[in-house]
Amino acid sequence: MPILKSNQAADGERHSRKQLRLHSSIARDLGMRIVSGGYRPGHVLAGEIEASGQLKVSRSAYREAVRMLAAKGLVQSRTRTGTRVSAVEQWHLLDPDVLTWVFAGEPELEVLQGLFELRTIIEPEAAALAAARRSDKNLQIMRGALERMSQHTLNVEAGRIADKEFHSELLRATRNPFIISLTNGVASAVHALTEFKQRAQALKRDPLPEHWHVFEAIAHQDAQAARAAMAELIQLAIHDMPVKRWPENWTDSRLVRDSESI
Amino acid sequence: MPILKSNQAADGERHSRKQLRLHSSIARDLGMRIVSGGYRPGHVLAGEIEASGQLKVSRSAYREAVRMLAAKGLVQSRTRTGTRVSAVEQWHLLDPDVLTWVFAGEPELEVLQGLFELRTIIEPEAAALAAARRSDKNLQIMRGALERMSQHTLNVEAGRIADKEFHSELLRATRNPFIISLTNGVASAVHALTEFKQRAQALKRDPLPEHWHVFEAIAHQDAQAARAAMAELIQLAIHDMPVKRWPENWTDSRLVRDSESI
DNA sequence: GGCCATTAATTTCTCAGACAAATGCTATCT
DNA sequence: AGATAGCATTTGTCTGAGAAATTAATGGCC
Repeated sequence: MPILKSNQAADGERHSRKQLRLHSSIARDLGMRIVSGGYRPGHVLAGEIEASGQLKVSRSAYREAVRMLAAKGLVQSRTRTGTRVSAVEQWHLLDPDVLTWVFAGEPELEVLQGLFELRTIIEPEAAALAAARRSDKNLQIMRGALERMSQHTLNVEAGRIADKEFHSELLRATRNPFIISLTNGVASAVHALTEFKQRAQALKRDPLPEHWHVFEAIAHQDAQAARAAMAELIQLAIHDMPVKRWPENWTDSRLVRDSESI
Repeated sequence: MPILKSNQAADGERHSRKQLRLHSSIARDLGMRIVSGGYRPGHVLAGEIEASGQLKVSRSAYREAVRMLAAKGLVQSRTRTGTRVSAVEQWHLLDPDVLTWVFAGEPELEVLQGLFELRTIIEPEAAALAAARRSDKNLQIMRGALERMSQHTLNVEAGRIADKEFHSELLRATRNPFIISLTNGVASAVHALTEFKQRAQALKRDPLPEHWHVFEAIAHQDAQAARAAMAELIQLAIHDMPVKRWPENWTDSRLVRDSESI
């Protein structure tokens, strides 16, 4: 039996798009399997020997993958017990990779709602902070992103990247490290989401005017206007999602927000 | 020369409190060194051979530690270039471990401000959502936590844990997976912070009344009252921090919030 | 002299196999 | 029946050797 290690030929489907390292691609595969419900919380993964054997990789590569997933709160390893999938509450859902994996497939309605709810809470306030603290450089980058966005439109990858850049730079302008840290994660999610939206149906409406409203308010350092414009932008994004009916308690949360402008 | 691997005796200070695995304690040490500014962004770590040699651990243990840090966005590894500390914007600051490491030392004023700003944005809205969606079980757990909190007070570890449980259960009651995911991280940070506060000076004031106000509002499903009570609670927490002077733009952010109640 | 291809060197990456440590389980003894 | 000691299983750690990737250097060619 020859010891030929024809990795390239043997695995048919691994690391589909980017040239990830072996451990990263294993982590990605396992991670997606977990967040998509393939491996439920509480499920015990196959032992290191068996699992690495099935994947035809070394134990070390597999172990490094598991260690990455553990660092993201998806699994937990113990001697003798094995490696088991953690409860959902333990998952680091705001981790950029996890978020990407969650929105790589068809995201569930509840999850979709949860993300928009978070954005509804954070991004208007972030826009207000950005209006108060933005530098001219922030403004310049945001303008450039919007201009490229209007050139390409959201139907093209380049346009979606420009959209992502706009939101990233906006959050960066808040000068709050924690809010900035949300950037990467939420940005990837929104990016994947826009792709999903586009996949389901061509965009109904051009979201550019609202983006410019936000930009103008931040340019004029008008915090209140920036908050209102961003809230409007997100509401429209929610409305444009190809979703038939939002859950019943969704309207509650909007009611909650509306009541604050009394 | 005997090959005795007297790990226990050799390393004087590693895994100080909990019995972490070797790779986890290495990750913790390196991670704390990074977030505390010992290794600046852009700094290239020593090669695997040298680094593992200095720490007197195997390459695999060291590699697994680095892989964990990479999963948290703190470092990035490339062949030939080596492993280098990522830019701060890449750090997953909301990762529970990272947050713990950040607040393990004396946190910088800006970071402190950033965390409170995030809490000011999220937790009042979370309280409002919790008021709308809480179950009786949520309520029961929160009441229990508050009762234990009043028994022990925040000067004792048990009291701080109860405080953490209260906030965790509150966020859990929002039924929003992403907000819940923030729980673990922010909770650890607040926990470490309360310790820090307590270390610097005995608590000025008993924060229990505000906690009960929040609880009552949520119990009565009064979203608006819950939001207001939680905002008040956080403002008082900020005020009780042993900080001489908050940065100049901090008042701006409060001004921003005040303007919304017009 | 400048540009391009080729080679070399360095660092992480992957593999293999062995032993150590931790811990749940079981059988045995009281 | 309960405690205790041994056993088995799983992850954890160590060692050493190549493989792959990527930057730097080198030399040939125009």
